[in-house]
Amino acid sequence: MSLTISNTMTGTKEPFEPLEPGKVKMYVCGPTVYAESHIGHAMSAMVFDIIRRYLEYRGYQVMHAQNFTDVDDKIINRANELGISPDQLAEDMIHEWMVQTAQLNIKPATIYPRATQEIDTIIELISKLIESGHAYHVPGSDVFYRVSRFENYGKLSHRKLDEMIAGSRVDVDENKEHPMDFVLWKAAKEDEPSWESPWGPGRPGWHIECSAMIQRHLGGQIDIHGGGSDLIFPHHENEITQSETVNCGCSLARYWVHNGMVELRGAKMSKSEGNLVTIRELLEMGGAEIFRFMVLGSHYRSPVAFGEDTYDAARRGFERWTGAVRGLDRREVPASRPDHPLADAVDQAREQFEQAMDDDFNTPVALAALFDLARAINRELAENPEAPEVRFAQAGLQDLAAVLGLKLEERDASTGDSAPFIDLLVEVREKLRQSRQFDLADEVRDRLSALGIVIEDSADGSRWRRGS
RNA sequence: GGCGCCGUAGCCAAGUGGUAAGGCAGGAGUCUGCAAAACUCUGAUCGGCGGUUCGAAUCCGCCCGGCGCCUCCA
Repeated sequence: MSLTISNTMTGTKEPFEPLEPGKVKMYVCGPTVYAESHIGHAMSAMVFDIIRRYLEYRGYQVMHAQNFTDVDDKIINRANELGISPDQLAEDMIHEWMVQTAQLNIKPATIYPRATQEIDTIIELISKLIESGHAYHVPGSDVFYRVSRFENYGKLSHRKLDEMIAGSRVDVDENKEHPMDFVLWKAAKEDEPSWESPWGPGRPGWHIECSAMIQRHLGGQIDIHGGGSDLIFPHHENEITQSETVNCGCSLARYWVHNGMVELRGAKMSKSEGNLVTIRELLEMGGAEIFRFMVLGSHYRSPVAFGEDTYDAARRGFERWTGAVRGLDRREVPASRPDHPLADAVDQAREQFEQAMDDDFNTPVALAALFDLARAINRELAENPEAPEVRFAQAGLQDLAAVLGLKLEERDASTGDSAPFIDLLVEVREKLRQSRQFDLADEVRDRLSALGIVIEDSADGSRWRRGS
């Protein structure tokens, strides 16, 4: 069984064969750093984190590049509003992104190229495009790509040039030869950040940076190019156009992979609609793992509905998993596979897991396999909480969850400043129960519950955990 | 107007030709002083209408509904 990936370019699922055996070059479009990121950005980063983790699990060595667009109109405008330099704003936002993605358990990319650090390569690229007649400089204005010179313009987004003009309702820049021509180099206005170039001071257009980064850092041709589905057109289309013009006809990326959008109240999460949940808000809810669980719960190409209901459902489901690793101590895990049905359940789960992930990263099916394993563990856990086979299975579940980027750990009740006091209350309550003073015992439980502390009684004493 | 995606039990969501995974919620049990947790049992013929086929949620056509892109967008 080999890995298949669905490819936006061909619209089909294809066997995955990297350019170089055992190695994967993956480039993922990151955010334009002008404002706080929302969970849509988080989803995209998470999806490719999951893909990367699975590729690594499969033994591939993954070179993962994620860019930052750190110069752009929106950054300049916002910086002006805030009264700081565009540089400073970008720097702050990048820092925030790094901190937040770490909290979301997204593995750091191998490299994080930025538009402003690729200027030389960008200028070189544009020069080549002009030389070959694929681009033109309008004196006193910008440099544009001459779209009509690219034979298969629209091949990724599956549209034709003339069909797009018909529906176009954009204010077309009069300097363009063709309405769909796009900017490669933007002439600087006063007080804007700019770099010297053969076409005067200016800055790169949006699309060219990615072409340049791939050229310089990844050798011009990559295995996987990722991003949100909203980037297919025009961004990725234009990237292809630029890169393939100078790339001697070979394709920019072998597999184009696009994730679906996060939806809030039935619509795509976006700033213009004002319907968004920021990553900061998500993290404040303590929702890093739960959000990942939600993302995993539907296929990466499909939209994810974010709402109270779906969040809550994911939280409950995930809690069943954390419950299943109760009492797990890695040091107690037997080194060899125990001869026990539970070990069979682990094997079966792993097999189903791999089969699902091999099939275009079908994470919902992978989750189902792990839910089955969690149930098998919980069954045994009730009978034999200390058994080696339980530890073995728990470790198996934890390992497979980790491949998806889920940190599966028992909620640690022993941390926090309040823990000793809660321990004390629980202990006293135990005594009340032993002397059959249930009214008082129940009151303690109810009032702790109101404070977010859940008490669970069992035959061998009471346990407590922090609820959510 | 063009291109594309989607419509599966109350909700979320797999399944792309052989009689519907999984999760959440609900119901009934087991356990418990009671709860909680866990476990067991429990629900759908797949938006509508036609067609192809021995057989379709799965292929084709039409219709209805939702969404995305065509402009900055993860």
